[in-house]
Order: sequence, then C-alpha cells, then structure tokens
Amino acid sequence: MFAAEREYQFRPSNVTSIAAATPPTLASVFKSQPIETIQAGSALFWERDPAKHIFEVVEGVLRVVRIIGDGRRIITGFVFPGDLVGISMKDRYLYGAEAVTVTKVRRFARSAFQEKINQCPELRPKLFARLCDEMAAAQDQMALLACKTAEERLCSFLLLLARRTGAISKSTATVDLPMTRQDIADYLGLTIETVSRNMTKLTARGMIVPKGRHGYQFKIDRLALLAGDDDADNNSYDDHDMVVGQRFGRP
Amino acid sequence: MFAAEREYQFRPSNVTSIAAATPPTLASVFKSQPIETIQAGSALFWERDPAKHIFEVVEGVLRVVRIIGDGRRIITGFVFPGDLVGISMKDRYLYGAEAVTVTKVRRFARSAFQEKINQCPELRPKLFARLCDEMAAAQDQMALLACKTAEERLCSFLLLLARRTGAISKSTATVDLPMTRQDIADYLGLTIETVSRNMTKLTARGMIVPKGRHGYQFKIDRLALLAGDDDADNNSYDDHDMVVGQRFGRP
DNA sequence: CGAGCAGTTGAACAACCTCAAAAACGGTGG
DNA sequence: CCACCGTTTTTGAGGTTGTTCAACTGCTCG
Repeated sequence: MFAAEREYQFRPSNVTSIAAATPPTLASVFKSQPIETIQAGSALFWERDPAKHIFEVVEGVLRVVRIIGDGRRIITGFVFPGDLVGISMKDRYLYGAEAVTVTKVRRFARSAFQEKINQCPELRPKLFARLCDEMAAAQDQMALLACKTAEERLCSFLLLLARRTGAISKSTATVDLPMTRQDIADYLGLTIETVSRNMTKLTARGMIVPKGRHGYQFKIDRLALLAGDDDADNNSYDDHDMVVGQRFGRP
Repeated sequence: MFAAEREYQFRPSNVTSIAAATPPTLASVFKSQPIETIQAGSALFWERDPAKHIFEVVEGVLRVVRIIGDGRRIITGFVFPGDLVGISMKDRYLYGAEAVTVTKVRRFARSAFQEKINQCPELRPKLFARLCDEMAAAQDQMALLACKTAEERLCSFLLLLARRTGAISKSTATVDLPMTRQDIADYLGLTIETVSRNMTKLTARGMIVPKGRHGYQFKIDRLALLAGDDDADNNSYDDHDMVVGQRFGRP
C-alpha cells in the first residue's frame, strides 16, 4: 500500500536505546513487535473489521481487497515488504488484506501508533509522505483503469512489480508473479481470460520471456513503451530525493 | 479533492472539549488569505508545475486533471467548496486543477502551511483525516472504474454530487451538473456519447428528471439501487470519530 | 493414477467506442 | 427580437475490444 522507504533500508547500525540517538523511522516503530506469519490465502483482516491495528509487512505479499455489491471483487493494491497497511481514521477497515504468499508482518495497535506519531515529530512527515505516495499510486491506477487498453495495463503492472520487487540488472528486469491470474485481473479491471491472452501475446512477440514457474523477464524500456504513460518520468523511480536519469534510445 | 469536514459540523457535545476559545480548523488556516477568482475554464495550476501553494476552494468547482501519454485525459476528481487541493510532498503537482465554473479560492504557501500544521497539534489529525477520506474516495473510484457498467457509473456520480453539493429534501435530491459531458466522461472512464445515451435512458425510465438547464432531480434510494455498490453504508455519511456498533451476527 | 485447480485457448456475444450527422443551446450583433 | 455562428449534446450506424461460456491442458498433490 504505502511506498517503501527505500532510503531507509541501509540505516546505519545503531542500537535502540530509548529514543535517543536512534534515527526514527516508521519501520523502527514496529521493530520491537513480534513477527506474525500469515498463511497464503488467509486474511490479515477483513473489510469492515474494527480497525484496531496497523501492520508492517516484513516478508511476502498481501492483496488489498474490496467487494462491491453483487460479489464483484477489486484489488486496489498489493502490499510489499516495507509497506504499511491498515492506516485509516475510520474505526473500520475499508478493505480486506489477504496473504498472496506466506507473509510475515509486525502488528501495532492503532492508538499506540498514533501516540508514537504524535511523540516523534520526525516521524510525521514520513508518514505524511507515505500517504501522499499512496495517493499518487491511486491516481496512477485510476488513470490505468479509466484509459488504458488491456495490453497497456499488463505492461504497467509488470513494470510496477519490477520497481517494487523485481531484480533489475542493466535495463532488464526479472519479476515473479506470486499472485494468481484472478488477482491480476481484479487488480487491472479485466478478466482472467483477457490477462491470459495478453500475456501469451506479449510472450509471442518476445516482449516478455517466461522464467521458471511464475517468473518473467523483460527489457524495462521496451515495456515502458507499451505501458501507455510515455510521460517523461512516470516510469522512472520516484524523484523523492533521487534523480535517476537512465533513459536511452533503443537497444 | 479532500472530503469536507462534515463530521465536525455536528460533533456531539460530549466529546473533547479542549480548545474553547479558537476551535482551529483547516479552513481557519486560510481564513486571513485574500480571495482569488479563477475564470471558468482556466487553470489554477498545471500538472508538473512547481508545487508552491495549497488552495482552499471557497466557491465554485474545480476539476483535477491528468494527461497520460498520447493525450488521453482523465479527471481524478472534482473539488468543491471547503475542500483543499494541491497537497503533496513532491515538489511538483501531480495533476492540474482547472475551474469548471467561476471559482473562488484562498491560497497558502506550502511551506507556511506545513509550519502551521506543525505548530497546531489539533490541526494534524484533521489534515490526516482528510487525506484518509481522499484515499477512501480514490478507492471507491477505482472500484467504479474497474467493475461498474456505464449506467452504474453515472448513478454513482449523481449520488456523489448529491452528497457533496446537492439540495436534499426527504430522499429526493436535486443536483446541478456544472461540468460538461466531456468532463463527466473523463471522470467516469467513458465517452461523451455513452454518458449522453445513458443519461437519456435514465431520464426515459423516469429514474432522473431534468430540472432547468443542467439540473436533475431524483430519488436517492432508487438511484442507489442502480449504482452497483449496494453495500449497506456506502452511500450514507461517514462515521468518522463515532463508534457505531451496528453489527449483529455474533462475536 | 486420478482429482482438483489454475491457466490457456476458442467462438459467439455484448458493451462500449468510433465516426458521422443532426439538433439544441448560448452568445453576438444586427 | 431574430438571425447567425460556434460549441455542446444528442442520436444513429457500424466496428472493436474485452467478456462470457465452454472446452481443454498441465500441474500438483492426494
């Protein structure tokens, strides 16, 4: 849900004495909490459950699920390690969170979390930035759902995965698709058949190359061309405090 | 963009009676700023402009616009009086804001706004709540775009307008549609023709009744039935810092 | 080996889109 | 007040993309 704070991953080793020299990060709030394991397919919480906790994903992938009316399902996002899920001001969750793979999380009571945020002024802009990142992602997704063709949606999705979880070496990305076709379809506003057909088509055209059971490999810029939003920096890494200029012509 | 703070208007008296003298609201931050007028059709700011200011809409309607790739346009939201627009942590706006009608706004420098927020601890949860509300709205919109039929989208849209701007008297709402069909189409991920046809169809069925130039009248619950998300409370007002225990089943 | 499930493929169909033209509106200037 | 023009909206006919329904493949796990 919330964009990972990549910049904090390589935090200098520093032992947690009480709020003293520790550079406070959102992750550090959860640091002391025990790790819980969620089996693949089971839910961390359901839509409309009382929103008592906030979770940090340590490992694995969650899907964020909403059901409307007559059982139609939509996945509004996937949650990756480093992300938080369950943040809200309502007293009930607006969505469910289910494990796509076996997932490890840390739990924090919402009230305690709020207190923590209020106590540490350094934390607030970070939380705020995450909300803004998530908002930006939601707008991207709206653009995808409102405008893009099935093929463009799939390419956008693969690029998203590459950015969030993929192994990238010199403009070639290798991604794993742990979620089912149904999950992908519900995320992209398509049917499983359309997802399947377009994956086949992309493979046939050599735009993506299957690697192993659920893996694919592709050239980032070639797929970016097919993703629709050829806007300058939309496909590059976020310009939060980095400026990455990797952008050539063609191979 | 940000949902109006309805919840604070009718706050029950038993809750937090902290600041007696000045109840600080987000609106009060802008109170002292001069009012600027934007002509219909012109922009308050453009996508990718340096994000120097935050605006409060006092009167009128703005549309929030994004352009992807080859000129496809999407409207991610409309901004009504009481809402804020332009909030972000990036240094450039992720979207443009254009006046649908003549619009009056108050402007506030982003840096000054941030400072204000940091100074007033009462303001922070309110800003936070707005972000969360907006996030919830974005998720609703994703569900709409991913799942709903053209007719359902239009009904949802009319209900949204009724909630935000409409005159409601005993289950009958009267709304004004100041935006063009093109705006509606770009908001709902449809074409103007589809919008037009479905409006005609709804009118023919007597589900909505034209009132004046751009106005329509309808029974809220009848339209809610057609809006797709027949979820219990989706169309009701939000239960912000109230704990409503409406939930039987069994614990 | 067979049951069960996820994924693929095919053919017919529907919803929505595209293109085109007509109609309604709103402003402007006689 | 009316005639004119540009714009927005409506209406129509035909085309496309993605859906639906159905059969088939292949994998995993008893």
